[in-house]
Amino acid sequence: MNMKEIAELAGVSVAAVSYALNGTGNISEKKRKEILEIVKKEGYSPNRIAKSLRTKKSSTIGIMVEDITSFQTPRILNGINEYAEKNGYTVILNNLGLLKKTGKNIDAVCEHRDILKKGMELFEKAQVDGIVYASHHDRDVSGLLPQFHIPVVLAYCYDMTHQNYCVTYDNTDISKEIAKYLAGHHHKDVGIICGADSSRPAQKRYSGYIEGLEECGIDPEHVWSFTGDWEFESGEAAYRQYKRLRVKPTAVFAMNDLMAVGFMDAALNDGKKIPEDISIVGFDNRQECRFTRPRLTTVDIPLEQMGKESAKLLLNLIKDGEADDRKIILPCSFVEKESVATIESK
Amino acid sequence: MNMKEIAELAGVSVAAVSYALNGTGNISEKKRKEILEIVKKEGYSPNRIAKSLRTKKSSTIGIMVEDITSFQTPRILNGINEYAEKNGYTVILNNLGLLKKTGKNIDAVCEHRDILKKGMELFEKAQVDGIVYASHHDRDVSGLLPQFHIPVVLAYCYDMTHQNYCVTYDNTDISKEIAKYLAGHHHKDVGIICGADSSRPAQKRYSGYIEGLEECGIDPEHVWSFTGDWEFESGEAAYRQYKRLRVKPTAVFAMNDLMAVGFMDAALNDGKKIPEDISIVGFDNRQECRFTRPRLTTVDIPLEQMGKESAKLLLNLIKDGEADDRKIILPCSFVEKESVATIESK
DNA sequence: CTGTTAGCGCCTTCAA
DNA sequence: TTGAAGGCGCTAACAG
Repeated sequence: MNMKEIAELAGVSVAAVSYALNGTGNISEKKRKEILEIVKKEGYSPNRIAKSLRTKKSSTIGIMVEDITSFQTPRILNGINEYAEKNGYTVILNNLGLLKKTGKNIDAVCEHRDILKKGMELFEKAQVDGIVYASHHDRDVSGLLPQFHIPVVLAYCYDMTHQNYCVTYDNTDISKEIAKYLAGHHHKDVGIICGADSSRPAQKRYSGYIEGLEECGIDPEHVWSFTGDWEFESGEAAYRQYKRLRVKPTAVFAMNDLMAVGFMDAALNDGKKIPEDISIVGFDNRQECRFTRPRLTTVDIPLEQMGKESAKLLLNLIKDGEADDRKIILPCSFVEKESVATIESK
Repeated sequence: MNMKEIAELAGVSVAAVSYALNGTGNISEKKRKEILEIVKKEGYSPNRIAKSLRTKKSSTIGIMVEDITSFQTPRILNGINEYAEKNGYTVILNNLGLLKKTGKNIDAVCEHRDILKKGMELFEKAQVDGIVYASHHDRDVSGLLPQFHIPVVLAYCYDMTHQNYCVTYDNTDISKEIAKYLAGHHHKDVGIICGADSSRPAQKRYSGYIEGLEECGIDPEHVWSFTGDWEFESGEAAYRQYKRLRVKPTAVFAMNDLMAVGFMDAALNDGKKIPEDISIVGFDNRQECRFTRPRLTTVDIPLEQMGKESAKLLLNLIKDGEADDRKIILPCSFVEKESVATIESK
């Protein structure tokens, strides 16, 4: 079934059908209704490919994910997909598979760039109208993406040069909230297990945490910092450092769940009780950490939301060529479980 | 840049360029090389949309996933995507989001069918050449999919009516292997926590397990069955049943990780030690269960493989209209961790 | 307000 | 072995 046949059935020209379908051109209300009636009856829908060829718009967006098996990706995808579909866009998926290809070495920029270029070429061939780039590690990706003639939105990462639009989440406020939560449970000596030094989110989580503690009257002298690199093992290592301390914090905020669990695991192996002996808070709300004992109190990143907002931003960009905000920042939410105890009177 | 321009640059007709590019028609080797040279130099690649319009082939496949946030989906997607891309196909993603929409009630067939129909229509409009349907729950989906004029391959589910091609995994052999593993660790009294009764995989895991035990000389009288429904809570419930037994199994095979962890959790809460007091084996190798204490011995389902094989099957189907096997069954692998102890002499 | 028509970029038949 | 030309289904400029 094509437009010509519909036109014949309706006794009008193909142009009329096109007008009716797209709401363009001039056409009498009566005819429009008649045509749409027939369209509906026949279950006709225009050939998207022909339309694309003609209009140079594919109504398709590409989602490039750094690694689909990474914990954030599915939820981000979910958000993007839902919004895009609701708005008549088809979603093409491209998985760079970075975890396997370059391992944890997220700074192998050159290698990344080659892989990425290939993916971009695929999108180019598919003639997508826009691209969402979803990272598996919140970091600066400027210099990674080639300059591109179609709109790109970054999700779960950012671009120091501010050349790209991006959608990310707030590290500072939630870290403050954690500090206040711990203080509210009467912890006076607290620790923090940091992510990689160079990481912006790590820096923000640090400063937010400290700020929150100060607001609660906890002196920076009563804050112990442990170095870490986001990995499980560095959580274990932090526990070994912790153990050597003479004055020990009663609660530790690990900048991500993996380190939190590493710390917990080491503590439990050492015969400590959590949260009685030491309280711990994570960050990420990873599925992987769902069944720890005790259940880990942590932070949920608004991943679906980020997906949705990036799709929204991208669609606006496609339509208008520009958007108000270059950067959208969404709030995280605190997930209270069982790994923090209240300190009784001293 | 289009074919006409390339033709002009090469001093030939557009037809010649098309022949050269596609290896069709008759053209002298010399000309072919010359043309390809120019194509390469100019970085030209044919317009896929125009090509699709003309050939009625979109070189695109649709992947419909029941829920992208389900634990199996990303790995399956990964496998499909990789294979499809390698073979010049673009992948369109459609997420039904069943977990949210219909919850755990996987038998709300009618509702599913409506959601599914919408997704199929999207694929139809996008004119995909074929579809992979990836379930989030291994079950019979016959009656769910509408009859379709384009090839469909089912992944991680099956079709009792054998009308559809499907790619799945082997439950029986691996369950036998588990039985033998437990017997090899000198367990003489063992248990099994079952999945939903109506489930085929549950039945197979059961029979495989029993068969394996028998082969090791363990009498069915020494096998305790606990009912379950795949959920965490039914694992806990199984522990309560277990506790009431006078003669107790020393090892339990839970048909999935969730129930295994539920059982473990209840046992640990009850002051039992795992694996010293009771050994446990799960099934699924879910990320969610990665950090239990002790680490859970379980079964890994070949998800990437299933993705890859379903894509492969689909592409063959697209090319030839049919394939040798209606059903591909892949082996699972045993993942040994820490939740099974060896029984010392009696 | 309505209809005719020229392409979008490509493939493929057919004639040379 | 080569090239001219028609047409896939649609949109939009233009003529009526």
